[in-house]
Amino acid sequence: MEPVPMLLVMAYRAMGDQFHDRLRQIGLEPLRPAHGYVFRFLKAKRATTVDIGQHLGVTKQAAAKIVNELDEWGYVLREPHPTDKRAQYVTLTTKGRDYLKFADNLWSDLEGEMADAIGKPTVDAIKTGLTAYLQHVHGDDQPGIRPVW
Amino acid sequence: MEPVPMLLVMAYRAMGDQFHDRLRQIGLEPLRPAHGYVFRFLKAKRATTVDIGQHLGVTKQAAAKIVNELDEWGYVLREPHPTDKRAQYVTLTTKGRDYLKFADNLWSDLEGEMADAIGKPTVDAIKTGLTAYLQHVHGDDQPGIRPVW
DNA sequence: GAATATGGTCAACCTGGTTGTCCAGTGAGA
DNA sequence: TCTCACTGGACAACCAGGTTGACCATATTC
Repeated sequence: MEPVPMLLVMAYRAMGDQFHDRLRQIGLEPLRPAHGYVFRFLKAKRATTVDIGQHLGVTKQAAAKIVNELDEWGYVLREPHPTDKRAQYVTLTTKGRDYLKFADNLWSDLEGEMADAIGKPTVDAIKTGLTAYLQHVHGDDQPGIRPVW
Repeated sequence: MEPVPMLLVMAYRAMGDQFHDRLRQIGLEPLRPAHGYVFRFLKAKRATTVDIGQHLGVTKQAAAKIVNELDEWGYVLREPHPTDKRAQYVTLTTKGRDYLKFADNLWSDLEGEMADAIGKPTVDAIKTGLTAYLQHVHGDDQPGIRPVW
């Protein structure tokens, strides 16, 4: 049998491909995983571009490019920081929140199909198992989310 | 809880980071995951650069660059194809096979540590579950191994 | 034997990141 | 309160790992 990380990345890729295919069918901008992670992050907390870069595991300059794209496409906007005149909060627009809602539904559909294929208990075991492993390795600080190739 | 693909990619990254750290400690060339996949592929079957590109999910030109690196570093060599004068088989050198052996040991160490952390039955469930899922999605043709970001 | 397809290579280019630099604003300590 | 180290954001140059396109020599198909 394949080594574990190989299985992980192949399954990630398989799910991601299906997700992307269905997104494309409804004709959205060419959003990449990184964009999705930004949405998810912004929903959870107020954040600046620097925060986003840290979360994605890239430099603030790279994060700025991504934020610019999302801005052009109307998914986020920047508003002044209430106390720090240098900083700007990046916030989701309605379009951004709608996307996120749609994506969440899609993910849970795909997870449902996975459960149909291999059984819900197995899916649950995978989720709790990997969560526990990440907790074991990273403790409470955030694990890397950017795959390396 | 995080969506499944997020867990998959975080766990992939976590294991990969540990693998890479330990590799670096013993001072090997900057081998990336793609190189490892090539070794694994070459062990399984005789292959040309074109075959490798197909396996990795990249163009033959990109595959050629990778093969060139591995050649310079002494992990592979090219030998003439017995019947097709255009083609060359890429084959592992002793150094390549040694690396692969070392890497396999390291992976199984890491998998053992994972089992210590979350229990061997859980690890087994993850492996068989993901394998079954991939079988479900891809049937018998090879799933993509290159993560998208 | 001619037309088409394929392995390998060279070259130009694209994209998503990096490093380096700078400025304006922040905030802690003397 | 002044000074000085630090930080958010932007601009520019560069890099790495891919892509597309073209080409040649050999294979294959008819």
